[in-house]
Amino acid sequence: MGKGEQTREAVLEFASARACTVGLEGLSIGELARELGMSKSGLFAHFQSKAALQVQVLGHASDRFVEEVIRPALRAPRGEARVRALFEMWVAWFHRQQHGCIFVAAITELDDRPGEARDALASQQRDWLDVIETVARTAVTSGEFRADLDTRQFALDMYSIALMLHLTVRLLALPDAMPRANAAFENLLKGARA
Amino acid sequence: MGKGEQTREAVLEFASARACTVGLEGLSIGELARELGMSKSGLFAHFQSKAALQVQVLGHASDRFVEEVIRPALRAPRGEARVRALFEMWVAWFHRQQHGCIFVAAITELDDRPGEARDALASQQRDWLDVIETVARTAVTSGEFRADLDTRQFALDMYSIALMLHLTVRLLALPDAMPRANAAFENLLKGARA
DNA sequence: TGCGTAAACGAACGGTCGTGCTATTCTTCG
DNA sequence: CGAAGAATAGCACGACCGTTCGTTTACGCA
Repeated sequence: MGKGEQTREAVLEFASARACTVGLEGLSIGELARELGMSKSGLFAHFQSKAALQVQVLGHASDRFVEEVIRPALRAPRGEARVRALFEMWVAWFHRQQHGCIFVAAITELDDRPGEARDALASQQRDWLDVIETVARTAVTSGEFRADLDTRQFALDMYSIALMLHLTVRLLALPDAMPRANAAFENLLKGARA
Repeated sequence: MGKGEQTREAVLEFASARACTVGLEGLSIGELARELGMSKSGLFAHFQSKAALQVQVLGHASDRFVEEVIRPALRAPRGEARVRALFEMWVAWFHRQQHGCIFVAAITELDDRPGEARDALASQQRDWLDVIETVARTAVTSGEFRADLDTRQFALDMYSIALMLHLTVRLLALPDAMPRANAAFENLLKGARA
């Protein structure tokens, strides 16, 4: 990895963390440069526009997400165990983020702003729902989940829990946020079992 | 209502709609003034800072929400009917908003930005959850819901459905978003019944 | 070691931002 | 109708925005 690629990665790493707080639109090239100890123009040269930076931030975060959530979860045995791993890996990822999940933050920021960034996010979110659904299906074929389970609905329900966890932990700071999320998840599993 | 109060209301009305797209931070006094056909300083004089404007936008939206969602729902008969009315009124409110629900949008924007706006939002969200919980309790005392129902969990689960609806409709534009939300809600009710 | 290129820099651009002032216009009420 | 006061306009400010340009530094390879 050349020098350029290296700093580009560092910028994306920092920017994706920063975006959790200030949003993708709230990212400022000048501030990023200041925080990273480089010049505005030097940083800007790696991307050709702020819009491109935003798209690449989402792409970078997406790669991370696959690496840290999806891939580890897929190593769990097929069936309910893998569904559970997916949920737990997401929760672990969520708690590892100092300032919340960038995707959850971006959902409401971009849902009304057409553009490449929005398209990238929507695609990522569709993929995520597909992964949940596919993993749920392994539990159906393994016989642990009902044969007539609506796996699409299951994926949406499971993701709902993650969204609620985000709200209860980050904005409301409810002390029982995590137990509540776990209870909802266990209830979801109960309803899905054969 | 004097002239001042009148234009202040008009500004808040427009700004709260605009905030759904660009966020509370994305609101610009200059742009608001331009769109409303008045001068920047004239508009600014009604609020004494942008932060105050943001807080008042949330307050304005909060009043609207009480008027258009909570109050009508409370007119439904106690019990499951009222729970259902609450959900339906929220869905109707959501669909009436051209650019999404400002509260859902603000959740992820403000959850990492301490300040009066964040406090106001958190308070509004706590109230909303309390309303759901209280209404669910009327269904418990009426005997329609299980006596041992965890109404707090019910409130969180019900709100989760709203959050998911926001995602599926606004970002993903899933054609079956509404049926999915309804299915989740009916399932929630089924699990709550005596 | 030296050369070619990639990477970072510094300065500047036109704009827009939020926020003060002061002056002017409009409302309201005696 | 006319005066007091509220509401709005006009203008200026310093700061920061994304972006461009020409220059300088640093790296990678012959």
